[in-house]
Amino acid sequence: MSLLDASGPIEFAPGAWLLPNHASEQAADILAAIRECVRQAPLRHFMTPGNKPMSVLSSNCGDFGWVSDSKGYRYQATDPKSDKPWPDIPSILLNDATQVAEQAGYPEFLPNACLINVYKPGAKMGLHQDRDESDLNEPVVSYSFGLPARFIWAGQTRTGTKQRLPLNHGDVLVWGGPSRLNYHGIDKLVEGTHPLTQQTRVNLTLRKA
DNA sequence: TAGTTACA
DNA sequence: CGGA
Repeated sequence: MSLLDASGPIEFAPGAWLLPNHASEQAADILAAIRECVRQAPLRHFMTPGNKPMSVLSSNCGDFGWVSDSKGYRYQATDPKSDKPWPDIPSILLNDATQVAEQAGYPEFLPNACLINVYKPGAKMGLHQDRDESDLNEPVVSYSFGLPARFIWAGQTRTGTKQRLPLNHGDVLVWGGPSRLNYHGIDKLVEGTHPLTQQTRVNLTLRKA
């Protein structure tokens, strides 16, 4: 982190933290490792249970991957496209996520699932809960790389007051505890170009499945 | 409802 | 809301 990016962690809701620019130094290495994951398990548009395509492109690494199709949301150990195991979570990412979780008050976080979501301009993510994990005491750690986005943070229902947080390259979010089931999403991605990712936002979300 | 659209 |  350079002296110009000195803002520290921000607790924007109970147990929910934004770590601005936390991962910018490791970004190139993490993205290189994720590029290799995506070579082995290609990006695809998941279908929602209502059989509508998501606008983001997705893949996974880890012992389990989050998938969605007409049968619903779930974690599974193999890529439905290939029936092969997902690639390993890159160790640089796994180690950092554990450290980040500890900083936010969630010690001994050992994620076994990393969802890779790639946003092109126009892609978005509607308000949803992360609730397909078996142990909701474990937090969610989410990395943003490349193009900026606006994160929408709601309460335990979709309605009501929402916060909007800017997410820039290298920012990391952690939420758990009382905030673990809060609805959240991403506004439609605005056009732009980033030196490391071109016209792309890369989001990596680590969880214990 | 991790989806889209209509309309005030 | 409504298609699957």
